[in-house]
Amino acid sequence: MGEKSVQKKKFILETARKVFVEKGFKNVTMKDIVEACEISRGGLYLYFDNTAQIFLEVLKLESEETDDVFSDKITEDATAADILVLFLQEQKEELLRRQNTLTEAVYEYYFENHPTKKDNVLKKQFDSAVKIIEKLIEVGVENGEFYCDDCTETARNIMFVLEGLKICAHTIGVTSEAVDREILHILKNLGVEA
Amino acid sequence: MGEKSVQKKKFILETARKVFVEKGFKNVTMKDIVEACEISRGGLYLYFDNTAQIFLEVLKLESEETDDVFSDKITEDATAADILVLFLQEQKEELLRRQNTLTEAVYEYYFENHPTKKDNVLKKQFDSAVKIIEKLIEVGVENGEFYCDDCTETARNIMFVLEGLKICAHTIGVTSEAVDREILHILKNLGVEA
Amino acid sequence: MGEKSVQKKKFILETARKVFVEKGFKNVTMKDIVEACEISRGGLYLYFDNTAQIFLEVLKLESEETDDVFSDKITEDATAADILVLFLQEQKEELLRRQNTLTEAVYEYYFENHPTKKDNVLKKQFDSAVKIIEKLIEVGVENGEFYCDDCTETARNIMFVLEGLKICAHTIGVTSEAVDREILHILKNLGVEA
Amino acid sequence: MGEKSVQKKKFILETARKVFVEKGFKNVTMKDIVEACEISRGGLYLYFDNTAQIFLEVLKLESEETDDVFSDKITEDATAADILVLFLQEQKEELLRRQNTLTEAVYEYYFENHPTKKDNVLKKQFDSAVKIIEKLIEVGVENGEFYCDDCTETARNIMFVLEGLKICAHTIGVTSEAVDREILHILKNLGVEA
DNA sequence: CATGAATGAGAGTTCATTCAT
DNA sequence: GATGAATGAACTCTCATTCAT
Repeated sequence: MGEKSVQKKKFILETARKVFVEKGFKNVTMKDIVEACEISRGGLYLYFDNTAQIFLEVLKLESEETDDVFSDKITEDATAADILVLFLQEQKEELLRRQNTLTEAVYEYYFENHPTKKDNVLKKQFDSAVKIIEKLIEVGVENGEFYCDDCTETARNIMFVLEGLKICAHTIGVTSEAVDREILHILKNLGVEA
Repeated sequence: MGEKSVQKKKFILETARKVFVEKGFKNVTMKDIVEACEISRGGLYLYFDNTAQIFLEVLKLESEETDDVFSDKITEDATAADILVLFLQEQKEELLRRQNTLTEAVYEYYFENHPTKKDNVLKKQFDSAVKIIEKLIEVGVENGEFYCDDCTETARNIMFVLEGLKICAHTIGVTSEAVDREILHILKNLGVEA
Repeated sequence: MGEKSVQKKKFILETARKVFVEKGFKNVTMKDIVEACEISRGGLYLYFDNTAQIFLEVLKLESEETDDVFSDKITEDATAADILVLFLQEQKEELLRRQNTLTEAVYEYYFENHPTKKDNVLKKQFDSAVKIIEKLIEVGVENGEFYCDDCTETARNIMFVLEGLKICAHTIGVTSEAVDREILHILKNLGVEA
Repeated sequence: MGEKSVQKKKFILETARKVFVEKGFKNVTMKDIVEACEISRGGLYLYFDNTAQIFLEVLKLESEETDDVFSDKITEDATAADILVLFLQEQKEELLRRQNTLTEAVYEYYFENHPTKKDNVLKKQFDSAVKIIEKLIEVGVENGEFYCDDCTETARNIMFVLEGLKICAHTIGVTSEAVDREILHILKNLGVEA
């Protein structure tokens, strides 16, 4: 595949991303993507066979790009508590945003294409987030910022809370205050005074 | 609508439930339900206009029936901790079951039919679950079984963890051990020794 | 068929008339009539087999009742010109009314169920109208009110003009003034000063 | 849309025309046209959205083509009376033809899609026909061929008679002699000896 | 590579008509 | 007679997918 094709493929993925953000996964048809990209019907099939394939590649692109964002923050000079708060604030923003998010599409996709599979991007993201939080807590404990019995379990628990908030944000609705309360709860359990 | 029609309507809802369990919400067509019920194409339209309507009625039936299950347990003679553990075990079973569950369909439905609306059944269930847990914790604190600063917040936090576990069970997968760890974490935070 | 059945049949026809007035002929379904009559689906079939049959009976009822109206006017004491003008005014009103008229339904019906047939109610009405106008003109000529070479032909011509106005009223639209002009034209040709 | 598409669109319109001629407007389904054209179900939707759209385009094509026929005749060298007679004969032929005519479909269409609207093709045709006849009469009067008080009104009256004959031809039936009688009547009123 | 016309399967929906009660 | 549930045919419309150019 030539350079030009690579460009086009990327263009399709970026455009398709917007479509998935807007309509979720199951509601998106090949036609939707064709129209959003303003390419020919047959043209799309030169690059992708179906929406699932496109979606997976969108996710891959997504994770490649967002990994960078994470590391940006972590290399900054700050206490563990600062970074954790920063991280939680970021999560809050994302889950309250609701628009411009692939969340619903991701869930829909993984409902249909059940786990166990090796290439479960979502699982990797979850696990690596747990790792990061865990590390952060460990550092915090060492610095005397946090109090924590079992850093791994606490990190995992935080992630489940965040996941719970996220799914609720997309189904029953979640207020900004509700998220704040959970963040405070998390910090309190780590022995941080508000 | 006569007695017979009521029976048939219920039969359709029960059959449709199975279809939703199996295929989620968005993937289910009127035709799927027609075929599952082994009725005629036009016959279904005598009772329902579209899958969303059917789904909502399935949910209503569901919640009517599950309400009973809850109260059964609570009227038993047991300590607060016992009941809480029972509740959490039940949740565990349900979220590990993954089959025979409307969870995915419910999520899909509420992705498309966003919150804010008054008739958000899911929200009602969430809120009432929070209430129940809160009450339980309060009783437990009075009995000296639990230690807890803010019962309401803790109850809410528990529900978010459970929601997090549930969505993860349906996307990235969750092991029985992982659920147990979270249950233990919850109990530990309430000051209960394992 | 008992007295009760006769009543019901008449009720159905009167109700169906309203439906045909509102929706024309081809757009009316058995279901429409069932719903308008608020009777059972099967019930309608006890009396009629299809919409065409109902429509024909509606027309028959119609013509029986309107015959009376005609004779009412004619028995009044008035000059031929007076009666003719009266007749033309009546026609004007009807064709401008456009609502509450079976006209479109009638046309639609006869498009589908082409002429030649003996029971062409429309033809009978046309012919009898020609007869009446002819008679009127003859009387008028005898009285010296009208001048006319060929009464039969003139009567026919008047009817064609009226038919032309009617169909135009239902397709391209016709103003009150346009109708007046035609009426004046007719009268002028009969030698009547405006 | 390429040249080929233009050809196909025209082919569809020509084929659809036959269907409308045969079945009127309301009775024609997209399926009918699909089958007549021997194209695929979806194929038709590439070009048209519904039967009303197709019908309007059929009418447009029709009027474009028939305009030419008119002018052909008028450019010939002949007296006004000759041309008028020619015109009336043409009308006679058309209205007696009954087959191969869009008349019924046109009426049905305009029953449903009532006037007032600017794009009422039928009205344009009517008005332009009135203009032509009017002009013809004026010329005839100047030449001493015709006698006429009010050319505009007479032209309009002629058109209403023709419309009346046309609708009668499609409902109660009209004989060739009947049409001849009306033509003679028209000419006589213009002072032309048969 | 790219296009977009074409196909045909399949979902939604509406009704005429029947029939057990 | 009367009801209305049930059936199945018929239509509309949308897309995934192919293929000649």
